[in-house]
Amino acid sequence: MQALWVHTALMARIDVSGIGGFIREQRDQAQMSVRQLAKAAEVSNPYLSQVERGLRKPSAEILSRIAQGLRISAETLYVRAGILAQREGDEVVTTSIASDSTLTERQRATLLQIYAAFQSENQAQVTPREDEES
Amino acid sequence: MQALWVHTALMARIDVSGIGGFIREQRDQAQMSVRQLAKAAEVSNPYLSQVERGLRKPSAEILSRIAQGLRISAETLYVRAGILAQREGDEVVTTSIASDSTLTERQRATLLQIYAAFQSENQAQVTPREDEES
DNA sequence: CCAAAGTGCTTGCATTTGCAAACGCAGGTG
DNA sequence: CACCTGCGTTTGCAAATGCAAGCACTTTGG
Repeated sequence: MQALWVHTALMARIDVSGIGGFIREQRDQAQMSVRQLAKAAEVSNPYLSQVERGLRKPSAEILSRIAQGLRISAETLYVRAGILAQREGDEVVTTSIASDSTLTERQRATLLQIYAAFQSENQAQVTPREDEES
Repeated sequence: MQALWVHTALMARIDVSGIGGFIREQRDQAQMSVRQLAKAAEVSNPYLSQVERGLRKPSAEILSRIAQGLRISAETLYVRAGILAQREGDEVVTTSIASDSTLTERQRATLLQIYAAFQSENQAQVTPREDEES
């Protein structure tokens, strides 16, 4: 059985097996053993093993530790776990700019304006693919 | 029992009482009772009460449900909980721009350039206005 | 040939989460 | 007065997290 979404009235449910597979994937890719990652993440190796196979539903703290051990952002892992919603790319940019306290109000507005301009500019072209033009 | 911030070699530790106070703050501001928020978040009201007073350390799932009930972003709550590291404002902006696939390479560079210009512009004036609740 | 060290996994167990069922207290309403 | 409805909280208790200890297997190598 695959990554089952329990899907009650609520939409925030942790995708247990999905996150496990993703972690194992990342660990394999990094050529680490279970024990190695466990040590780096400061989690016990049996527990990490169980998490990877979807037998356990790790807490937020454990998840962030594993993320650190894997050197990936906790947000990435949380999105995979279904804990954080996957935000659209533009949403990330606009909210991050909007909440950047190091900018003045004018600067924020300017940046957002430019960004919006770029967005609509690209909207005009059909954008058949997200190709990397040189 | 207090707001202990364990701070081992790892930096990711959950600030129990801090998150509780923040939740209660948000709930009061929204003029909701414990039971109302509990129902909206699909969490039991006694448990929510305990979380707010820092007696319990809610899991990631519960936290995201509460965030939904409060209509605030889960990320905000997670940052408050110390689960997600508070990224520096500029870091968020630059990385989000850099990874925005809806932009062309030129547009990305332009935005980052403008942003950097703003940053150094503000660097001149000293403004360490870091207001924390005191 | 068999110790030593590596891999991942299973098994018990202390600790914790999270909830249902209460409790004590206010404020209306009949 | 009793009766209800809502508030936040306390109290057990089932269920889950997360770990230490140990298992079975493979590889190294003296």
